Amino acid sequence: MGQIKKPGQKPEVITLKAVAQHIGLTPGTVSAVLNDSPSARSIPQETKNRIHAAAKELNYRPNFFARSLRNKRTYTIGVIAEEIGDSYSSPIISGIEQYLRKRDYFFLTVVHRHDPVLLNRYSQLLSERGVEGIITVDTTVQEAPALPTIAIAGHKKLKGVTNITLDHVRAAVLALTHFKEMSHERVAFMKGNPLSSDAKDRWDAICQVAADIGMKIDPELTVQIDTDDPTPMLGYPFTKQLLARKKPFTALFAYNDISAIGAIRALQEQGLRVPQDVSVMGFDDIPGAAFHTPSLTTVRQPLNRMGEVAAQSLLERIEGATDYPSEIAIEPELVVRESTAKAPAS
Amino acid sequence: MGQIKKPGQKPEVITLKAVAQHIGLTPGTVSAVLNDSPSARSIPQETKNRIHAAAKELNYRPNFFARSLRNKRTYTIGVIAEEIGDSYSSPIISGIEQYLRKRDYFFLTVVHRHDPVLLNRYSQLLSERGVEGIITVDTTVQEAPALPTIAIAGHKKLKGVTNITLDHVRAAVLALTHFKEMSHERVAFMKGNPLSSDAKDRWDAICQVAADIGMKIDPELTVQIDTDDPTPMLGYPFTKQLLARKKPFTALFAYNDISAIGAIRALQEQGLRVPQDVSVMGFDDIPGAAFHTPSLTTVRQPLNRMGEVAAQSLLERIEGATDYPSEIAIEPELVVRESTAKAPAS
DNA sequence: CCAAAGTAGGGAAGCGTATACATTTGCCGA
DNA sequence: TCGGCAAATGTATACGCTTCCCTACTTTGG
Repeated sequence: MGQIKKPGQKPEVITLKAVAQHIGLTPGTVSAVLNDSPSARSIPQETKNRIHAAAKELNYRPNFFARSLRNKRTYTIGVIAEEIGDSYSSPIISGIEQYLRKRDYFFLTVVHRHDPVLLNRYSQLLSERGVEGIITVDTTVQEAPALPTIAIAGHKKLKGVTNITLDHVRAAVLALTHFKEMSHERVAFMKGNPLSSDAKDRWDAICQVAADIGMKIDPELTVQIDTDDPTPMLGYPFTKQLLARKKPFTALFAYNDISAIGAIRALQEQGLRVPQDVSVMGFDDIPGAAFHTPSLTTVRQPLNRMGEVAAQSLLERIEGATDYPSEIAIEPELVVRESTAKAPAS
Repeated sequence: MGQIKKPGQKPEVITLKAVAQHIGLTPGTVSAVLNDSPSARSIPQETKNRIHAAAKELNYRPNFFARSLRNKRTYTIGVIAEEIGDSYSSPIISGIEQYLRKRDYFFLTVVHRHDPVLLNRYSQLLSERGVEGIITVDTTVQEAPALPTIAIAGHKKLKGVTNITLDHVRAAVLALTHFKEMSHERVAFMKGNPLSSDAKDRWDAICQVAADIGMKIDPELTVQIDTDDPTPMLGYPFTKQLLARKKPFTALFAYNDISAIGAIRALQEQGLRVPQDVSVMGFDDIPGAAFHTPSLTTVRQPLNRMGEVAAQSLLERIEGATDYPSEIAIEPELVVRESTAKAPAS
C-alpha cells in the first residue's frame, strides 16, 4: 500500500511495531501516544517526545486500512453526480473539493447519467467503500438513504436528506420583474427537461411569480426541452420550434445559459437581433456567459458556493450534528448584460 | 461503515462469520468459496451453492477495509489535477471516470492549484490511502514517483511515468497550414502561461513548424499570457496589449478557445471584424466553441479520450504490464468554423 | 510504617478477511 | 485388514492498528 514491491529488495514498510521496536516499547504504547489518546495520560512527556521523534525519523505512516478497520472512520465522502465535466456539475464539485480539502476529507466521485440502476448500484458501492456521507448533484434520490446525505438540486423531501436548492421563487422574481421593467409583455419560456431535477421547481416558481406580478404565460410561447445535451444544441432546436409557431414574442427566458446560447443562434438565423428584437435571459451564469456575443443577462446560480455549503453541512452531520435543516436555500442574483434590452415599440 | 448506528437498534452487520454460522461452516471455507480461490478446489459444488445462496440471502457485503488490509489491493486510483471544474480538466476527468467505471475502479480527486507544497502532500496522502496508481492532469511532476503514474500534459520525461500528450507538432501543422492556405502572412501568437504544462511544447512546435513551412514569427506580434484565469479574461487583456503595439496582423493563433473568445471581444471593441479583418484560431474545441458568435475555428484536443487513454494505460500497468510506453501521442484535429477566413486583400 | 493513590508501560483481544496447513472421514486396493 | 490418498472442512495466524485492563513500581498521606 503506497509501497512498490521491488523484486529482490526489502520494501521495509514501517509499521507501528517497527517504531515500537526501534525505541524498545510496545505498539500499544506508541499508538496511544501518537493518537494522543486518553490512555496516554500517564506517559511522561519525555517518553512521548522519544516516540514522536522516532515516528518522524522512521517516517512512519499509519496504515489507513488497518485504521479504518478499527475505527470505522474513513474521512471520505461520496459524490454522486448525473454528469461530470459539464458546466453545471463541475463548479459544484469544485466547491465541494474546496471545502473538503480544508477539512482533510477526500471524496470518491461516481456518475450515473440518469440511469437509476447505476445510481442504486453506486450508492451501494460507495457505502461498501466506507464513505461517511453522500452528496448528490442534480440527482433524484428515491428512498431515504442509510447515510447522511445532502442533495444539491434534489428537490425531493426525504427523511435524512438536506436539500441545497436555489431559491427559485426569488430567481423568478428577479428575471420576470427585469422583463417587466423593460416593458416586455410577450415573453416566451423554455421548460427544462424533466430529468433535470431543477426543472419542475423552476417552472412552478415562474408560474407563481408570473401570476403575482400580473404577467401572463402563453402556452403557445412555451416550449419543453426533452433532450439531454450538454452543448448549446440544448436550446437551438426548441427555439426553432418556437419560431415555427409564428407567434411573436419580445423576450425569451431560456432554461439555462447553455440553452440561451443555442437560442440566440436560432433567433439570429431567423434574422432576429438580440437584444433589439428579442431579449434573452439565461440562467446559471456560466464562465462563458460574460464573453458570449452578446454577453448574457442571466440569473446567477452560485454553483461553487452550493458545493461548499453542501460539503460543510455534510461534515457537520458526520461529525455529530443531530438536528439539521431539511432545506438550505441559496440566493440567486440577477446579472444584467447585453442580451436583454427594452422591448421594441410595437 | 456503510452502516448507520441507530441508537437502540442492532445494526446486525453481516460478516463472513455470520454467513458461515448461518449454514454451519467456518469463515475460512466461506471466504475461499466466495473468492473462488484455489483452496476451494475440493469443495463440492453443492456446498458452494449453499454458500452462495446464503451470501445472497443475507446480503453479505465484504468489508472493504479488512479486505484491503489483507490483499493490498484497493481498486482505487488518484487523480491529481491543477484545477477541477474548468473546461480543460473537466472533460479529462470525465474520460477517466468513463473508463474506470467499466473496470470497477474508483478514483479520489485532489486539486493543487499549482502549489508545489500541496502537490507533494497530496501524492503522499493519496498513497497512504492506498491508491494503486496516479493520473496527473496538467501538472508538472518533479521526481520519479513511487506509484505507477500517467501524466496528461505533463511533459517531463521521468522514469516510471507515461506521458499522454497531444501531438503538438501535428497541431501546429494543422493550424499554420490552414492560415497559410488562407494567405495569411502576418500572424500573431499568444504564448501560454508557463505554468500551464502544455505551453512550452506548444510554442516550440509552432516555432519549428513555422520555420518548416516558411512562415515567419514576428516577436512584436507575439504576446505572453502570464495570468491564470479560467474565464475568457484570459485572452482579453493580452490582445489589447497586442493591439496597442499598432502592428497590423490578419490572423491570431490564441492559446486556447477560452483565450480566443476573450481575444475576439478585444478585437471587436477595437472595431475589427472577425473573421473579415482578423482570423482567430482557438485550441481545444470546448463545448461552447461551436456556439460562440462567430463560431470558433480551432484545433480540437480530444480531452475526453485523453482521459480514457490515461486510465486504460494506468490500469494496464497496475495489472502487471511491465513494459509501457514513456509517451502516448494523441492526434489533434482541425475544426474549421466561422472565425477564420481568407486574409483581407492588402 | 503501611495502605491508598498515582505512574509507566505491558499484554491481549479484536476489527473482518484470506490462506497455508492440519484434521477428519470415507473409500480403494493390496 | 490396514495403509494411504483424496475429499471436505476446520484451525490458526497474520494483516496493522486501537483500546481496555492489568501489573509493578513509586509516591503520598495519615
